[in-house]
Amino acid sequence: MNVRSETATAAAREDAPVLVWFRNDLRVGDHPALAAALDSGRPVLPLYILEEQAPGDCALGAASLWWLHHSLDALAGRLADLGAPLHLRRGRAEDIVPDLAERLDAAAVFWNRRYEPWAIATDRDIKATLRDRGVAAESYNGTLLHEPWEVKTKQGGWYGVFTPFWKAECALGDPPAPIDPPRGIPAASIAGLPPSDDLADWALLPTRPDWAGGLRAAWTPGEAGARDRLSAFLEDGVPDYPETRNIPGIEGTSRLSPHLHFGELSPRQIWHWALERVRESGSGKLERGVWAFLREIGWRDFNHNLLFHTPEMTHKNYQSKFDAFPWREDEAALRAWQQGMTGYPLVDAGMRELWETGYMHNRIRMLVASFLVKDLLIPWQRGEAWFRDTLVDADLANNVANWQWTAGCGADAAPYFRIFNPVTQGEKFDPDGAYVRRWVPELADLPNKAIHAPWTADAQTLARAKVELGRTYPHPIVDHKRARQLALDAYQEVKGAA
DNA sequence: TGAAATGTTGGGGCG
DNA sequence: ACGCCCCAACATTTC
Repeated sequence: MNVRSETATAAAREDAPVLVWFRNDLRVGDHPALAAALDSGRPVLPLYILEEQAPGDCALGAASLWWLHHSLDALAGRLADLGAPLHLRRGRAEDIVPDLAERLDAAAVFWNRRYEPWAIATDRDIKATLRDRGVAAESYNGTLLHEPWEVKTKQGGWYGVFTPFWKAECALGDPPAPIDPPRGIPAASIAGLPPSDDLADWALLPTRPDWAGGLRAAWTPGEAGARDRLSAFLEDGVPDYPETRNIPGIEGTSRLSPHLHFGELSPRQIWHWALERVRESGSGKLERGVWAFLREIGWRDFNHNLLFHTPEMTHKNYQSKFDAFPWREDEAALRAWQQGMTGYPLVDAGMRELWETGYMHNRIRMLVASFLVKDLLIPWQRGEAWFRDTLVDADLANNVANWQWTAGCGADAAPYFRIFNPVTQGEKFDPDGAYVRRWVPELADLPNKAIHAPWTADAQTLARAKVELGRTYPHPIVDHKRARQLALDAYQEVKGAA
């Protein structure tokens, strides 16, 4: 942690500053890079770079940009209160970070690690450049419970199956306790720097039209909003989580995913605060809920572990036998899926929730993914790209791993023949149709019996609910029973392949 | 963290 | 009383 003892070449000046480069860790609590900078006793310049990436490099979607704006706004306010305003720059990090370090005559640059393949390459280059120039460069774990290289098999390899991964990760013991937020940050002088960008000039928010109303209603980006959400969930949601997490019509999940993606909250904070809650309550039911929840945080680590060890899985099937699968190109069907106009109410409800709020309930994510890949036979990459563009919690590792999981081609994946039935899922998990009625209002007056399969209702029932199939709501774009059989037939073509 | 097809069991109606 | 059939309910297998 002590810069001067670690780096003989660090700037001689006692007051040479440390640059803390914020990325997907937009918080001040439990921020190892910031804490290390404070430990050095040097002044600090907090930096965020809106990075320009090469085409195809997984650019942020519009919903994520909306979130980023508000999260940066919140972080900037917090840092200003602590005494060290956030410096904003736009461009190539490979240029900006070494340039700023030089202009500041910085002793060091600290950051928390990220795991997207392009980001690992960028960070490695920057670290090498800085060290060549005699500037200390250190990276920390602010994003995962444990690093992908820390959870190893007995043979020293890495896990491709979740359950042994999770057992091994738990056997490592508690991750380090979260670091308290600082009480103040000594600011570096920015006399020699070009001025910080103005967040508003980045134009991350939608204007004509302003489609973000649903997002504003659903979310409070930023560290404070994240903590409130976690507190509320640990207080009220967690005991019933194992049951209610499956019911999309009620708020049974934590809804922490976007906060976690942007690092407004660390998984280590979640781990320790959740277990603290277990200890103070002494309730076995609550403990059961907490572990069901922490297991999901474990899936997040597992997905990052997979991506770290197989970076090509962002675009290629993890199981290469699926390379021979006879996918279809069907732009009309893809569009119907994206717009929530497939004629299957539960699928359409999910796609419309996504479009309006930048979020979708997890069970419905599995359903709509199964529908795209298996009922429509459209490649999972098309669905992954849509989710990445529309989700506020879009996270490369989780998105890619979960799409491959559903498609059956992933690591420890659902078997391909596990095909969700949109009607049965509705009857099981949305029995009163609350979720469908909320997001597909044109079906709201249908009775429960018909809400998940309007095409089975008689003419009188449809008329009374003011539903006219093909006009107010589409006919199903495929017949599920037939589509299921076609998917199973297609699967036979790759089943035996190595 | 599936669904459908197929198999098994047991109660009740009935001759 | 008995055997037979039907079928719902549940279990197992298959995709």
